Amino acid sequence: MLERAHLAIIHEVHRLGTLTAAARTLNLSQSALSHAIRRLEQQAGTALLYKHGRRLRFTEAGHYLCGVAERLLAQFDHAETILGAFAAGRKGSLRIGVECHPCHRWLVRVVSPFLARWPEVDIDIRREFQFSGIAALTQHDIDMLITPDPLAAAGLCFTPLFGYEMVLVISRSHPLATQQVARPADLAEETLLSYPVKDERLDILSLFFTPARCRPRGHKHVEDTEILLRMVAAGRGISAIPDWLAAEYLNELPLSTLRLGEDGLQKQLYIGRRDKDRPAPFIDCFLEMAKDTKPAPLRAQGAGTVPQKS
Amino acid sequence: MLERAHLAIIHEVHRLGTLTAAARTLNLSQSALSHAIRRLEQQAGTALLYKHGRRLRFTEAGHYLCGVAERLLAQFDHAETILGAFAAGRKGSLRIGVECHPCHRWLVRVVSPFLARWPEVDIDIRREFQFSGIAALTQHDIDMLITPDPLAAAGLCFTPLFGYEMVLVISRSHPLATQQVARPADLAEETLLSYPVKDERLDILSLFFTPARCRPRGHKHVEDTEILLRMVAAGRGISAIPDWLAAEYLNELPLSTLRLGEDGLQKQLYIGRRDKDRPAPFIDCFLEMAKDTKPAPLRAQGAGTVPQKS
DNA sequence: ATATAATGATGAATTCCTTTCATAAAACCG
DNA sequence: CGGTTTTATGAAAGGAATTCATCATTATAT
Repeated sequence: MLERAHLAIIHEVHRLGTLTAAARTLNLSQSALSHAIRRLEQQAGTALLYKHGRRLRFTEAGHYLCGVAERLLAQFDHAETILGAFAAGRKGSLRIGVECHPCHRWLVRVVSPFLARWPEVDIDIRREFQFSGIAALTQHDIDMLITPDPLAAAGLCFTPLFGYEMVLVISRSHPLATQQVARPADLAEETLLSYPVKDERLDILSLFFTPARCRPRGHKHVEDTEILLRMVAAGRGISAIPDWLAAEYLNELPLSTLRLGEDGLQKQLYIGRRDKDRPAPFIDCFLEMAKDTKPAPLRAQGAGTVPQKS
Repeated sequence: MLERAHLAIIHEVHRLGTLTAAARTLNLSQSALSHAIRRLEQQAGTALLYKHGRRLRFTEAGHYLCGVAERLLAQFDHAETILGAFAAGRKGSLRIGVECHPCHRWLVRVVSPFLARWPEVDIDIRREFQFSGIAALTQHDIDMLITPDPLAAAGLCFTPLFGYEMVLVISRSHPLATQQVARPADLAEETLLSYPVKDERLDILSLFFTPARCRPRGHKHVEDTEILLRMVAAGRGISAIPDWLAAEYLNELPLSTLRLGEDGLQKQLYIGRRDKDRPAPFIDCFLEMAKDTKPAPLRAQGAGTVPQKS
């Protein structure tokens, strides 16, 4: 029987390279590991490690098991953490995945009151996913996913949070700043500044430029919203952000916003979760609080403001 | 430490409802389960089950662990299945190095049926090597090497696949097209088109031109066989390719083939592997299938065809 | 080359954890 | 209220994992 202890051994040997080192970190003797691996190999009927010089190398089966170990050990660790939280009287933990870079400011407005309301619930926010946010959700790596792209998947359900519009932000001194609407051809010579995500996940590319069969001349990635918008204000490029996020900066920075195409680039933010999850009250509560927390409304800005949606 | 055994117990108790029943399916005594759960609860610091009447019910933490168990046990089972496939030799990966550019068409004829026969074996074909194919093989970067130059090396063994002849291909309108045999001096003014490999690995240079102390006037590299032969057909140069490869194109393109020297440039293709490799059945099978897959035979072409070997 | 250090493998002995056994306690059912 | 079913528990037994001591191999330094 493959046991957690086996996985731990395999994992440490892989990480440290030698039995001896792995034995140290596991508080076991080198001999114990050697015997344990030998036993496991006999049970599995296949070699996992073989000597190469005086070190060990993994066979294919060993490498496979190594991958298994990495995944399963993480899940064991997490399970023990949660169990510890139960023991400490906390109700649990909520791991929230966010697939929407600029949502951070909105999210903190939900999280703060939630933490006050549920002092015994821990919150962890994750932005990076091995594969995708949806996969992370189905695999129990996260408990909730906030995303504008609610890909239907078995066992998941998505609840709409609020609609918003992606708007173009340009420097107020940009020639286009007097216009209300931007068209792809107008921007062919511009440099696009975006968050560092794959092109296909950038709505301004997939829904605005690509259908018009053109692209901006340049494309640079910027991690931080504040810096991104300062670069836009300085005329170093253009960007597309949610209207409510633009609204927060229109007073501070010399920016203008334009609609993307006649109808604007309308989006909707969703929150997804596994539908057969044990109904933890704080999860429902978080959902309610999220639904009730609309982003800061747009304020009228005079010329160059975001066209209000109905 | 939360172990797989704990998860199995939790899972069975949840499934069957009673300790006694779970103990039966797990081939343990009821007492063992009771003790095990007690220990786990002590370590976790929280109750997992509580008595309700004379049955057991799960606490919140217990329910959580139940979910964990369901997911992790499935993953353990799957891992053991895969490990079993490794043990039975059904599962693995075969990294094949190819040191023979035009072999690609032949190789796909071997690989396709192999993949059908061994659905759990992954195949990777590599053409570029840091140092050499032989080195890649000894260093475990690849598992098999297909090469016309079986350099003897410790720990490697080579099996002959099939013999072939390197023939000169020229445009059918070339002055030499009426001849049967080409000599180095005849080609001194030509431009040689070859795959982009080092000169010393080009047989037409090392075995045909160099011994005669002459060289073609020009030498250009072309990656793709089809393009290379179209350039030859257009009179842009000459090239040397295996007879069986030439045969495939003689109908399509206005090409003629000539023997390289009186005896022709005879070659042999080999497949090499590490001789002390753990004997995976699919490796032997690949070898057999490779041996049984001869290249497409030459068809008679009238004047200008390849001289048939005995 | 030779010595030395580092590393893994192995068999026997031991330790520690798990399991069983025997029994008690509690709960349901007629 | 017995009879039955189920879990809990302490002590004893059993067995699997660990250690110890040692050897074999390989890399590194002298």
